Amino acid sequence: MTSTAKFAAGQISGMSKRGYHHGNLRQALVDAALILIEQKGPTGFTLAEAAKTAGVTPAAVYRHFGGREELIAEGAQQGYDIFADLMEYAYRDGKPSALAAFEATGRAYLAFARKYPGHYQAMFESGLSLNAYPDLNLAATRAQGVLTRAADSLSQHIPADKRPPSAMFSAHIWALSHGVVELFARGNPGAKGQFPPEELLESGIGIYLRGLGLIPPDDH
Amino acid sequence: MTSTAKFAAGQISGMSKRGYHHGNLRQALVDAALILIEQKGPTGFTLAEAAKTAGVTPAAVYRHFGGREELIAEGAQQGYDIFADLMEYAYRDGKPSALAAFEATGRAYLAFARKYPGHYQAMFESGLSLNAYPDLNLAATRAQGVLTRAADSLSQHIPADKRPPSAMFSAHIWALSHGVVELFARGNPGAKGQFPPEELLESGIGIYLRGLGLIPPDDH
DNA sequence: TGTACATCAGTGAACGCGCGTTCACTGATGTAC
DNA sequence: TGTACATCAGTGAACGCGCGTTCACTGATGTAC
Repeated sequence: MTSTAKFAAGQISGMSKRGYHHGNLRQALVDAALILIEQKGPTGFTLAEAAKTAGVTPAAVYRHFGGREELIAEGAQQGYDIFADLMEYAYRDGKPSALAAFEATGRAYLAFARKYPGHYQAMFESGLSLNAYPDLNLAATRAQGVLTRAADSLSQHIPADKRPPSAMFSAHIWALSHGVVELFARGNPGAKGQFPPEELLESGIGIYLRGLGLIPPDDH
Repeated sequence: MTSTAKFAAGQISGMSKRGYHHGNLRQALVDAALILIEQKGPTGFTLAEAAKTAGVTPAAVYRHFGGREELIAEGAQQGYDIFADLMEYAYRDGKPSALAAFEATGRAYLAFARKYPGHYQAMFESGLSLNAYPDLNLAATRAQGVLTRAADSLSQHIPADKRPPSAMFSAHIWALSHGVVELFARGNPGAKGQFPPEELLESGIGIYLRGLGLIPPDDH
């Protein structure tokens, strides 16, 4: 059994501390950080807390990370990876209709924010500089690429002269999704909670796509 | 000269400390907090820092506020007041066309986020519970009311059977605006900066309104 | 199979630091006479 | 106009606390023989 295989096994089962050595402390620390971020926000937790949550001395953290920010960056990167996979899967899953596929992608966005709030905040609310973390930048770029490609293939159905750049198209959808998450899917001020976020996002995307001529005016 | 009038004068001129008494420490602390929030986020500053920025001992803060959170809440409340005024003004200013007025409101949203980043973050990114601060709740409700009324009067132009609830309408616009601010008007991951936020928001709102039938398909 | 050894992940004690909060105080300001 | 006094905003010293970071160490694990 290689050391890698052992780590992977530990990662999956969430193995607990067994004696003096932890087993897979690195991932346990990331997980702890993500839980704390979920509870108190990206700037609301301390390195010492993360160590304690993982059942370990603060000093142990330095075996794996340079400090608190690096821990958040790792969480964010894992988030982007999950996110990109999810979006890609949702898009492919929605075939054969490009439109249905696109709408599935929107729903997947919201589902991701719901299911992985810690990752989501590490990704979008931590204020990390992408320049400082090349790997994180790469993961973020890949995730954005998925969205842009989805928008791109959908906009083939729009007459070329009325077609917005697909990067703009996907930016609109991304912004709308993010805004719905931030304002209406959390305990935030704007959230007077009149509509469920899913309904809000779906109807918003519907109206937007109609505006692009992708849904006939009378449809729905 | 009443004490109130003196305070108001101090507030306007940003009067500096003059001897043992400050003049208008309460507002100076709020201003300091807003600057710190702008620089380091709502959870990234300490009460002691705010006191220092205002040129005062940490203990002095307790003459005016119960603690750090109360300070943020006051900043958020002032933000909602400015915000509501700005939106209301932008909407009225845009007459006679209801459409133009609505679009002006969208631009005003972005302008507010740009000009008052500290307030903006205190309002939307601080995670304050509105229930804990009734006055804040009131100010937030008023601000939301302005947006909803704008959406309401604009949707009069839509046939009743195709008209979405105006609360949903305004929620869409709010979410889109907020998403653009968060993702593209800051140093955030999503911000690959291909388009200026203003253009992104304006085009997004345009497509959305076309989807509602408020702009003819061929227009623009 | 057993033993000796190298590796290195995590320990725990230590440090200096800035925080939040309290308290008796001080001195600037406004007012009564 | 001047003086005595009340008010109360801000001081500064003090406290206990948890933080980040370092360091020599310890002991669990894997491996060579």
